[in-house]
Amino acid sequence: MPRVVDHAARRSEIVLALWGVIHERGLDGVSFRAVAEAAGVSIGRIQHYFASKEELIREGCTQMVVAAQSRYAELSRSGGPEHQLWTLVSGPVPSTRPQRLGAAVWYAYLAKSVAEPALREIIGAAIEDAGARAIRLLTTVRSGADGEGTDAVGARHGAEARSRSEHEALALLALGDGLAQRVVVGAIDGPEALAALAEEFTRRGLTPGGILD
Amino acid sequence: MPRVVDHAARRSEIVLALWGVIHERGLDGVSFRAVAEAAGVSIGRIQHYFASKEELIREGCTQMVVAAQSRYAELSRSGGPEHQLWTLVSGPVPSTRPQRLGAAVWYAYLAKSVAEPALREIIGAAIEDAGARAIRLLTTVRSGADGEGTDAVGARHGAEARSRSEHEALALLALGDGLAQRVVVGAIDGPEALAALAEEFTRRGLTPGGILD
DNA sequence: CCTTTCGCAGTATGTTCATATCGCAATGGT
DNA sequence: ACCATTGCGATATGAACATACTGCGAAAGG
Repeated sequence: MPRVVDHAARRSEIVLALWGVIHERGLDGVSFRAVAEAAGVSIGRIQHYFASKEELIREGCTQMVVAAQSRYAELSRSGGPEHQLWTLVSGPVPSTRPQRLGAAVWYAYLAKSVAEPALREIIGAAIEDAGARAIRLLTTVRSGADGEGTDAVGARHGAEARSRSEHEALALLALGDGLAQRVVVGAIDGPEALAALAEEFTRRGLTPGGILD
Repeated sequence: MPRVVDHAARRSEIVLALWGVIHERGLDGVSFRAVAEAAGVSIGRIQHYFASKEELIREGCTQMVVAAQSRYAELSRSGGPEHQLWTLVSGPVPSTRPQRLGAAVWYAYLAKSVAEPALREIIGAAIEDAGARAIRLLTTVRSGADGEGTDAVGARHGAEARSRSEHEALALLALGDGLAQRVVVGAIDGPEALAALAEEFTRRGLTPGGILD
């Protein structure tokens, strides 16, 4: 058998170059030529690994979701539900340069997803996943904080609490996204956004995590 | 002099068609051909009114900002600062179909602004303007609510209050943006977003406005 | 050493696009 | 009635692009 290369690694290299192109030229502005140049390889190689431009862009989107989820998994590994919630909500807020790049690329995908069902599906699933996770974490935190019983009254109370948790989770996630957006646009910087988020956590009786790099 | 037409009106017609194209095909996908088709006019006409594709897209962005600001001005005309604040913060959240279109287009511009300084300037100014307005309104509301004096202690207290108002305004605006984003992506619908926003207003001791169409 | 098979660079092809240009039509002043 | 000026449809031009295709070099087993 002939020459063996790590297929997945090569694809990741190319996707990385793709993100660079998206960041500095927008999702339009992506072409095989541009990506090949950014990656420092030939156009032929890009074509060899991705059958079409669409597939390349789609793969870039799923890898972005995967990267975000692994990052969350790693950062939230050690820590209680409160810390995990902070990690989840503050995740979108970029505080380093590569994170800013990632966030900007993410917004490009988000905007495109309106017109592109394939992207909408990927992104919609990711958002739904984060939402469900946040609700679960918040419910745990809230029920753990109260000394709630498990009798009938407590159960009714629990249903109410679940609904409140849903609203609260939505508000927290939306706040994180909104702040992230402002960082990407340059209206505020990362630390400011994280400070605002931390303040909001505190105001809700939650413990914000530290500012991670 | 020859044939007289309303220049501005023609430009607006074309920009409207541009928005339609952006909405259903993304900012890439915009071409003179596509816009001409959407507007039901010839390519030549588009060229006659816009020297380049870039200029067309840029004009589309400024008109979007102008439209949002006029809408705010009109909706907030009758009402105190609290009502104006609600109008400002809930403005980005789309609750009708044309508003959803507008919001989607706005996100396309937002994403592109990362790579396009011309757009970044327009959008940055709009965001800054909204931010300043929100801070002003919130400061007014907060100082009006307390029965604060104007002595030295009151003044120091006022500086603190200003800083708190800044943080609070940021949080409210970011929340509005984050909720709007989720509506655009389809994770929640307009009423849900407005309800979440209203709940947040209430939680902060502010009066949310009604759900406007 | 030789052959087979994959990795991938380079080039060809047809399409789409932005933009420049031409020319006709409409119009209002003279 | 005529003409200068503007609106704008239509077409030409050349660049950029996605994609298909060709072929060579490099390995890995026989």
